[in-house]
Amino acid sequence: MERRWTNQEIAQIFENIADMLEIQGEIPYKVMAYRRAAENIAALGRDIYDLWQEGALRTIPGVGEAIEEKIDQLLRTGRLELYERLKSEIPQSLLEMRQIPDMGPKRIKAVWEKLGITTVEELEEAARAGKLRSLPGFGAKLESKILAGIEAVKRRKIAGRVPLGVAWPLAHEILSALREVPGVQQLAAAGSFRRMKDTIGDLDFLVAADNPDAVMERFTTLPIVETVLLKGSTKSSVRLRTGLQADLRVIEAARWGTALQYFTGSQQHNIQLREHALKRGYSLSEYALTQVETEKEILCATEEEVYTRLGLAYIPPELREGRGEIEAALEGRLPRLIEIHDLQGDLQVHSTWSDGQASIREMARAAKARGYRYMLLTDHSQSLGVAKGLTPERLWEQRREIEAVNAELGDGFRVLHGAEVEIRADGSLDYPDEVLAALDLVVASVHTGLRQDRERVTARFLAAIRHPYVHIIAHPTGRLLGEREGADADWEAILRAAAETGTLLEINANPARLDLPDGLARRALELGCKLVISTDAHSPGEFDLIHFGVAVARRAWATPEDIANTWPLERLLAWAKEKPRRLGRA
DNA sequence: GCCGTTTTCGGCCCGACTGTTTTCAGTCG
Repeated sequence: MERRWTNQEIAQIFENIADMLEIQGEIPYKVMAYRRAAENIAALGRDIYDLWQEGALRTIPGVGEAIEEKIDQLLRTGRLELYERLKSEIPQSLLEMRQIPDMGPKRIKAVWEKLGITTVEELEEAARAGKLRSLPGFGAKLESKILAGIEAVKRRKIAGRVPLGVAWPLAHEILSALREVPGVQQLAAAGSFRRMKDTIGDLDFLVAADNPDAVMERFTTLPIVETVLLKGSTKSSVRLRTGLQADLRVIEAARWGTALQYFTGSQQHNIQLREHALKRGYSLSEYALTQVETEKEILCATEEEVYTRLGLAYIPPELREGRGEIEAALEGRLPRLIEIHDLQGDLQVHSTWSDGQASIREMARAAKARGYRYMLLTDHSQSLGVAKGLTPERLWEQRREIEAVNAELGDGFRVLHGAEVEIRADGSLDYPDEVLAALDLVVASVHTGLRQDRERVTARFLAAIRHPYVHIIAHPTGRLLGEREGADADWEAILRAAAETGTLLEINANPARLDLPDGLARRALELGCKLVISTDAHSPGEFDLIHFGVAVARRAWATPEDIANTWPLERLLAWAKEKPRRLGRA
């Protein structure tokens, strides 16, 4: 084996192959096939090497005989002939042009073949010199749009995907502004935002109104809008000052259901749903369900009606990723997804004893006010100096304060004494066993050395998981969205060990983390793991972040039973006490 | 290139907007 590829790298290779085939004018369906395979490999909850060794590559949707052979070749030899050939035929600098709005494969091919342009710089030069307009289909207006697009890319005014937590306040600002427009009947943010994907490519808004023009006018003149990309009577697009693109569609209220369904996506889900509709004799668009034979339109005012008419159970937005949800809805085996009110407590909470901003009392009152029955206090252990980690002596002092707060808050709510304990570089823990044994629940996490090699990182996690007094592994991959990749580790082995030992894996709800990622969380559930959803709150306001974590769990198809902090306190503590015995068996 | 309660071959979701065009191609989602 030449080297080890990540799923992301392999997905990128197939994405590049799709781009290059497209520039060569290959048939769109073949290009689409490579894109679909790339997308599914990127979203896979499993290491592609494991599937390869099991001979199970074909279980990835969109991977058939030909693409399986190519993955095999790449993993076996470290090279892919098709990829090497395409790279020798097509200048790689052409692929960078895809970032420029309005520059698709046909236009890239045209400037390359007819003008010999291979780089963005040459394209800019030609546009300035007015040479592009000589090409068929190009004109002066397009030329200046391309120039503006190059400028925007250069000044990094075009954002890539942004974390959900960054998109959140922007979306709500726009929703509030549109809500004020007279005549607006219904209003929603759709797209990947509504599906609560961890990162958002653009914002999609849908409005039902009788006066589209007034809505469009308001949308395109919002103060946070930088450029109006297009403006029509039913559809407008703008680029926000942050670089994020936002689209708005206006429709009549009677068609709200089909429209909201369509604009929520995902594209894969929509394609599959439309194929399913055709099998049942309907053509589905954002405007209506149309009976193919009679061409009779059936308007759906709600999404529920769309799914019902197609013989399906209602599919919640978080599941609409084209990953088996339509079959499950057809067979009536969609999970009863966890909801925020199922939760009985928060299992990672900090106070001023370490790096939190509020006292134990303030945090506990806020947790109780939310309707929780318990809260696990998890200040940092001693070695995490930057976070004022506690020595065992300080930990025992802290216990007295916890007891006082518990006495004060009375029955029906309990602060549990825990800690967020460092998993050190050698896999050992930052408190001796007798300290850990005296805590109600122990949360363990890695904050340093995430870049260690795969074997060492994996061994650290396995050591913590097999420790008799570790109950929860916090923010397992350590990723920070848009800033830092998660640790490279053998997740399949880690998830299996967690399942065997009953060690709970955290979904950290902080929108900068969302860790476990949804793909890994879903795999964890398939392997029989139990999870928890925690905010990692450092102030009372941060308890509100819990809904982001619930969304990740829903995207992982989690039911309340799968999430240990929906359980009554007695059951949770009993589960933890069982661990040494489970280790004996494992 | 993928895929199968009409198929192992012949299909493959559906539409808006713009610019360059006199009916449509390209891009985007």
